[in-house]
Amino acid sequence: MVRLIAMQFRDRVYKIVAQIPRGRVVTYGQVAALCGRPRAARIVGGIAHWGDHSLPWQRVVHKDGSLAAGYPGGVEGHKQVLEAEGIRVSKDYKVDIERLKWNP
DNA sequence: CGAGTGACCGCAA
DNA sequence: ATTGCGGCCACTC
Repeated sequence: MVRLIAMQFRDRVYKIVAQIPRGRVVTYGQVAALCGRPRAARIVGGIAHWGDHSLPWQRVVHKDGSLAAGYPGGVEGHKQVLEAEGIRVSKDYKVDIERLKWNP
């Protein structure tokens, strides 16, 4: 069997983010917690920046529902992508995280 | 191999 | 409600 402990933290993050259903969002802390490191939320952001951009990072937002400032195009570009996913974004660049939060 | 760093989070004034 | 600061952990150079 495959030992997940052999996977780098980054690999787990990829797997989690890649499985986020369309129309749902998760927080960086959520992804970090799913990877076994509840306090590694910063790393998740780092992976998003240095890692594979092909993954749906647009579905990953802050815990308060605010969008990622470092997303390509800024919060504006992020907002556009989320709306394309069917997620309603407020004019203040925030999503109803409490309602759209994905729980595996 | 060492130090710096970040698409964060929580708490205090 | 907003603003500022520290802590945390893996990744990059």
